[in-house]
Amino acid sequence: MATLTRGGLSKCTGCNIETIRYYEKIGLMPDPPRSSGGHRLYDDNHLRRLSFIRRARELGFGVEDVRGLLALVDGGGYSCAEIQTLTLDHVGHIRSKIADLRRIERVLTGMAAQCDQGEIPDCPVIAALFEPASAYVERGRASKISFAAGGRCG
Amino acid sequence: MATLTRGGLSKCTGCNIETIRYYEKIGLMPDPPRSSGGHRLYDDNHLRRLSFIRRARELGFGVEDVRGLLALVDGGGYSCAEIQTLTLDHVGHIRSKIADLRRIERVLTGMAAQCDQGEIPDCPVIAALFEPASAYVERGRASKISFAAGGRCG
DNA sequence: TTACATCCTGTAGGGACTACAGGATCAAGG
DNA sequence: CCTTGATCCTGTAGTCCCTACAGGATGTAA
Repeated sequence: MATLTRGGLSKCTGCNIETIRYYEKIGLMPDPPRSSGGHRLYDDNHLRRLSFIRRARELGFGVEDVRGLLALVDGGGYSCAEIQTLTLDHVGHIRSKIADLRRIERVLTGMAAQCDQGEIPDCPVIAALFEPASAYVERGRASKISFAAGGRCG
Repeated sequence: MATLTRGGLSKCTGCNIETIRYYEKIGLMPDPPRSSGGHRLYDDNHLRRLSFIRRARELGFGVEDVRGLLALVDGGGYSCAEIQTLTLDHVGHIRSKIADLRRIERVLTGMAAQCDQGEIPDCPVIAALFEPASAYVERGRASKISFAAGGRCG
């Protein structure tokens, strides 16, 4: 039942001290009791809750996702299946983000491989950046990294 | 030498129409000539430049990176080696982002795998979110997804 | 009591856009 | 020439998730 100041809670969780106030403002953390002088006083429950929030955020859940998870936890009436669904949903998002980044990585390494490291200002990377994306992105998979039309317009 | 309105340029490049104005404001795009009534008139050079910007952004270069690339292109005095370095630097950032996401993916799928899909409100995912990160992240590799202290504090 | 650290509040900034309000201009049709 | 509807203009505010600051009030140890 140790009480913590905001700074103490910050040190315990690794959460930036200002961020704690922010979480309070947006309703992820409750208004804690105060000292006679108005300083916030946190206990173990606050500590656990903030740790939960940080951990979820670190795992890439958005603030609204976290709010949803907390509501389930607070309500107590969640089912395991429900949470598994949310989790796997989130994994799906992460996987597609990874796929995007790998595509980008391939394109960039492909570009860089064509460099001759010379002093001439005729750089294949720059040339490629002026080209429409379709030349570098595999066909059939229009993703975020391709242009809308792919060339002609007007 | 076709002239384009802002909307036309937007359609050509797939760039949001408001974003064009934003790029002008932050100096990535030049102030174009105007019609007698004040409407922006773009030509092929603007089109190429905006395509360059979009392509670089889609490949994950930040706005300031793009500004740097454009400065090199505008100056004309860039060397291929210089640009290759920037590119490979950027690839490095992307690779570490991918590594982070894969770590997160592993943690989440590990969590979800322990679900029994039951109706009981005793969910291993929730339990794991209350735990310190160290239990789920491989040892020795303190990354962004581990807590500062890892437990004890105060 | 006097430092000094920590805390309080409100507000502004950042990155990279996106969206809106309220009005002006443009091109086509009648 | 006039109207209609699409597009354009400007400035400003909102998004997401914090982070940082100013100016002042508490808390605590010596």
